[in-house]
Amino acid sequence: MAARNYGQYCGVVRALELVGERWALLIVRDLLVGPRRYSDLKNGLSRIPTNILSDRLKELQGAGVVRRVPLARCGLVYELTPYGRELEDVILAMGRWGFKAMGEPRDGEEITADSLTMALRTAFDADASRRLPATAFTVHLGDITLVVRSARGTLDVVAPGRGPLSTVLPAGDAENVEFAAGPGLRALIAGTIGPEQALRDGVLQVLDGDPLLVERFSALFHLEASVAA
Amino acid sequence: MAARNYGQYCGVVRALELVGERWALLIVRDLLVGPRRYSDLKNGLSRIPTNILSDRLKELQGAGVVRRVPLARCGLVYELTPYGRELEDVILAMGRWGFKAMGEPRDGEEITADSLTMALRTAFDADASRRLPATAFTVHLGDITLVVRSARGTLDVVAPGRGPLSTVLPAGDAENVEFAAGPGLRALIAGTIGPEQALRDGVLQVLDGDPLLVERFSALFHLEASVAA
DNA sequence: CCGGATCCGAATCGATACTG
DNA sequence: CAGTATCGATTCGGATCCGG
Repeated sequence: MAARNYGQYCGVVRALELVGERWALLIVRDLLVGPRRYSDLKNGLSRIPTNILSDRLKELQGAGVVRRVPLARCGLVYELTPYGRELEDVILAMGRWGFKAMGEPRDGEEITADSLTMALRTAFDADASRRLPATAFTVHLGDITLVVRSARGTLDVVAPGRGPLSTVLPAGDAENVEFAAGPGLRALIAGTIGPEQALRDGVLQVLDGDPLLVERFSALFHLEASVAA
Repeated sequence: MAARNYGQYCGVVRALELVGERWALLIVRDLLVGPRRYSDLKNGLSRIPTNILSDRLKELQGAGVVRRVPLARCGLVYELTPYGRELEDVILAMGRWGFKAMGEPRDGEEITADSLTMALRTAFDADASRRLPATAFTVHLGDITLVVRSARGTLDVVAPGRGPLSTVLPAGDAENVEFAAGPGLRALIAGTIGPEQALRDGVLQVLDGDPLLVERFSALFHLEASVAA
């Protein structure tokens, strides 16, 4: 438990001392989606060694970023403190910046439910959501499924099996569509390909609902992709 | 030159792979102020070992974040690429977040010209600047001096001895004030103390110009300080 | 002085095994 | 499920050295 110092009296330095060590911000990324148990975190970050996960959770608690909460019935979860939740701006900024350098998935790289959830939050266009009718998208990507709902400027993403089941049921007043995608979904969000081409190339397959709603998806979620290096 | 992988196809992960290693974001912080030579960086980050600085600069070049530019006369500087400059959002978000946890300076912690410059950029209120008359503040803090100019919503901070000398001369149409401060300047920016109390307590001493302009300083620069842990 | 490269001990990380 | 314990592999830090 080092808390390695940089020796400067500066906000950026203090931030790096608190959450700058390896894996720390990825734990925060996952906890921004919701409280998680130790094993959820371990699964969501498949390459993290268990001793490191354990160390980081302790350090983050010491930093006032994470809280350990015993569950009513059994077990316990980790959740962000209010101060920890304020890291959302940092995570979103990093996600937006890193998105531009993502390229194609490299060997062995996986996509997790929590990372995709945060990516969608980053890409969400609240103004577009206000202009468009409420819509629920059921997205399948590999073996993960997310229910993504946009309504009047708000976004809400749930992984079935998590959170109150009621929130998973499609709202009666929203239009629904269900589709399967692959990592090529990034190209759609980046605008490298349009919705009709995504359907044509099989980047995205509609399983249920109106295929035209894919266009709405691409209007709601977009991020710049160009790297002007 | 590791480029350690986290094994996920995610924007946050890619960002951490590119700029997540120790010292990397602090090099970026300093380069956001302007191009710097190797020895400037070494001085601005007094605790960085030279081999690490050297490694990071190579990695950041490989990542397309930093460029090595030979100087016309002699020597060379490192500067951010356009993509590297886009890290400003990340640095500002981290600075804002870390500011709240700064507390009092700890033993041996120093303040550098570049870190203070970025802190002022983070705290700058462009709206307030538009409402107020143009003003130039000459700030002394320890052995560093900055000339800080606010005019019509824009901020510009220069360390005398750096950059074109013309930009250091006070603009004729701006009101001028010169003051000396200590680390307690943070309390003024945080709003923990007001301008008149800062003067009374000696947190800040006016050397030249109208002491009332200190009030304008505190209107132009403020950051939240509370940590709701 | 500038711009590093090299060497070495100390600290951290990663992989695996194991435990209450 | 929620972690410890151990140990080899990496990385970091500090000091020194070197060519222009």
